[in-house]
Amino acid sequence: MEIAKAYNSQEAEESHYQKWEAANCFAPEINENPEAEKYSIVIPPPNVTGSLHMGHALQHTLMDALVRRKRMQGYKTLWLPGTDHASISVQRKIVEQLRDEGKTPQEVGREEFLRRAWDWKELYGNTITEQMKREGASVDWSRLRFTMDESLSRAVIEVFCRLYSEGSIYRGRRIVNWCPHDKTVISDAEVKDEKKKDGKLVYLQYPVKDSKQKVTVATTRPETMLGDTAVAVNPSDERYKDLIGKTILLPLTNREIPIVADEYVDAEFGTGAVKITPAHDPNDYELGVRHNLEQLVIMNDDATMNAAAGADFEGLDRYKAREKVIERFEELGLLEKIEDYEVSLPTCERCKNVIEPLLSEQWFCRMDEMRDMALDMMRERGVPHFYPQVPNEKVYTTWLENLKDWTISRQLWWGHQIPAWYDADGKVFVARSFEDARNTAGTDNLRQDDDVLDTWFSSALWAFSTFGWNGEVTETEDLEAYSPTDVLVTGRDIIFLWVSRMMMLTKKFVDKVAFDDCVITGTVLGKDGKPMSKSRKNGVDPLEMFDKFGVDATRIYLASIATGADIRWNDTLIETYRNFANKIWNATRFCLMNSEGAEVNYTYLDPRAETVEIIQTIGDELIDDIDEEDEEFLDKVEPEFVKDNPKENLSIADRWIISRLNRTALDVNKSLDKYEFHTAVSLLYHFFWDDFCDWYIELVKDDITSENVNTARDAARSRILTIIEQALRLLHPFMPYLTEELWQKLPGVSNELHNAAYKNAAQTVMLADYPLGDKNLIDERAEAEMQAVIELISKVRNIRAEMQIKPSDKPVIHVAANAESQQIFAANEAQILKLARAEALVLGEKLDVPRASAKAVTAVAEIALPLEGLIDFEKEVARLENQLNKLETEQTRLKGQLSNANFVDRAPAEKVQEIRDRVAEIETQVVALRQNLEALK
RNA sequence: AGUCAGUUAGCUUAGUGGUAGAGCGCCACGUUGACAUCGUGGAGGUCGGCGGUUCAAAUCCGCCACUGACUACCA
Repeated sequence: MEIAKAYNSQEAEESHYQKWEAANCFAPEINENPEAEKYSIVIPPPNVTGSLHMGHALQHTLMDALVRRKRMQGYKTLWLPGTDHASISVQRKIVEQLRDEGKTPQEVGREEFLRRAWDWKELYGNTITEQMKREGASVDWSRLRFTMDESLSRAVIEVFCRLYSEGSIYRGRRIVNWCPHDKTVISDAEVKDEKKKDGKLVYLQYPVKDSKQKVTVATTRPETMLGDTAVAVNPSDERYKDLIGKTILLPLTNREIPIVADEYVDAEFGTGAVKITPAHDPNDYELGVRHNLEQLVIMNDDATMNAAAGADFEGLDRYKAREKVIERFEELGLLEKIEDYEVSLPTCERCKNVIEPLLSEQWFCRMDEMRDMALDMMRERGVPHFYPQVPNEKVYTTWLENLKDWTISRQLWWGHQIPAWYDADGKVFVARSFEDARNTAGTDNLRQDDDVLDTWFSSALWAFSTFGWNGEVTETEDLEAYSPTDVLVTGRDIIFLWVSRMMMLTKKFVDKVAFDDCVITGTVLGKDGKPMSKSRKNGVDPLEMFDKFGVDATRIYLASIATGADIRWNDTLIETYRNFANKIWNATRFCLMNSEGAEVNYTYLDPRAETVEIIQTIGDELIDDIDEEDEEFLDKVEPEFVKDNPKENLSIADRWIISRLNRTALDVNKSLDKYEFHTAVSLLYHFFWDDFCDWYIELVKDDITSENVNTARDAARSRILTIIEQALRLLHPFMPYLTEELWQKLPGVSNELHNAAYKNAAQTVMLADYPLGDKNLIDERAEAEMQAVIELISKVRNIRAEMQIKPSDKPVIHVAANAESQQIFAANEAQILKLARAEALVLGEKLDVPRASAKAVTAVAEIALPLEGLIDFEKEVARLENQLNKLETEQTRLKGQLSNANFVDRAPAEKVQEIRDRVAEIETQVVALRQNLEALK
């Protein structure tokens, strides 16, 4: 078989995805087991305006790894894909498009605008979903959803109407975060504070009526004084006690406003007197309501001043108005001073413009009942269980505890239009359709509310609307089968916007938890340690990484950094995993080059398999997958070989690698169950590279490449192929393309290796049974014995390197050890000689070597290499002294511990014994090293 | 301002009470029929500082310093 010398990721990525999709491997229906447990995940729907960024790549990798493993384990697995309509982002795209044509939305009208939006969505809205195919995401495309699909839209209207009819949704005039650029309200969560150092605090003097007194107020937004309707002071502030109840002559206007007292005012701050602008500041609004103050709106929706600001200011932009107010106060001699002041300005997360608090009419949703439901679920059942729990659970509950009503209306056209109609008198009729509204109103003369709902309103229903719930239909097979979903994987930034709302609305409308677990990933930061962003130009494009390093390398790298903490992007690390992919490729290539007469066969990995009869009765899990009745399969198991393969015929290396394989499988599963992706990756990396490649392949190389055709050679070949086959399955959730590419090349693979739930499916590693690991196959003794061999070889290599022995020079290795250890070394003589590049191995109770020998000690043996003419005595002395020093330092510390009565009394007995054993071990080594040093002097 | 997180080898980082790990980089040697996207060996850490708890602290507690995130406020 000809196999390329290096792994070409592009080639492997080209065909497999299509094959999987064509074979319907992603849909849960491929599972033939009617009893199978379900496993489901809904994707956090990416915006239709978006394109794949590293955060998606990270989250998709984790979801895919989870889903692929569960699928391989025989779960009826669904990962549901979809996209979000992203009101404001799409709106902006269309506005730009119109602007390029010299038009405005108002000119073309709502209908044309929406037509363009849908066209845009059809054309560009699948960018991310297409990119997900490149990622290898095993989502069920037959269940692709969009938040504005007909059924999902109906669910939105239904939920709105039900909440309205129970009084949870209401209209109200409130201060909201107004974006003057996008001309819509935005939620608190979409407002980002931006610190500005060059802010100014302006001190304005307000004359008191019928008095020479003036009151000084400080403000960062002087233009809002045009909308002031009071000045407030703290009731206990002695400075202003006399002024409470008096009247201010508000400069630049002809208005007279009262001086009121309110606890809200902090006497320590500024002048202790505060100008109150109820229509343009949330706190002032609250205060205004308490004191029954007039709410004077002085700005238009584009943040220019309106008529109420006065003729001098009308039409001016807010910043121009600010300058002008300051100028006028100066002219009037009422400008006391201007101080530099660091302010943090609320800005629109999306367009970065400074938002303006504005009094306006909006729709709101009361959250108290749903909030309590969510808090109860957390308190009583601990759902959702956050990973990592700290600090996410607290962030979630604290936010819920302080939750305010949700402003759900947006002044946009693209989205779910609010199902409310007004008659000529402005009376509102909320209904599921125009017809319903007309019937209730008794008139055709109705106008639907212009606004649409916050995009997060529809995403809040995602965990059940995607399964077909739309109010009209409330019980569907999918809802029954896949809800609640098992886990949500998402970023920290949307715990408030999405996670919490999904929990609340799912509980309220289908009386279920939305998901049991919630994995919150860290943020992938740029190389500079800052979040990736276009403006910083520190972004890393996943697609470029796919091209450069391969999808699999990128995926396993992302999984390896998924610790829950924010992590910096690191090119050299992803290179490490590209190299890892190549290592897997070449290890498999080597085995395939020596695979004649061999094939993948489970029995080679079970030392208990002594006869065909035994195969039938043991390892139920193993055989179950293949079908016990399958005579053909049993015929394939060559009886002669099996008889040749009892436990005593397995080498230490074989028992060791089987033990390591099973231990790795057990630990990988354990880690993934806890969403510890990085641990799973690290286990797989070290098993494959260190244990399998560096040691096992080297140890059995001669057996496998032997020119002698015999059953022993074929057994060794089959065994190593089977180990690779198991490793490929274990790696598949992280590296789907590479593992499929290689797995298909292995002799002996077929859909008989599939999990029992996929017997009839076309053969693919993605349906192979995921190894769970068998703890009965963990062989502590083999691991300890192998450790002794590895240590011996390493010590010899160490001597060779430090003494600079040429690779062509082959010394004799003398080893002194007890009988048991000698036996182990004898059994591995050939491998030791090969890997240590030695001539011969001389075993004995005691060393008998010339003075010109280099020496070393291991836990169980003394080693000497006679190096007549090659040894540098000074170097050897230094080397031994170095070793001796290290051991003595440790010994001193441990002895100190043992001489501490408190330690011996209070520490667990086994710990004390452990240290005693270690001290004894060191003592032997120290004695040996000292003798060796003496001999050299 | 409050809350929380982080501070470990030159760099990026694992490690929630019992001898400090990894990858890259560095130094030396190497092409022994999978792999130079490789192999072998080596150097390099008082685990931010100071106290405390404990037989035992990178790990638990307190204080401090620095970094970051979030929440609130910012007249």
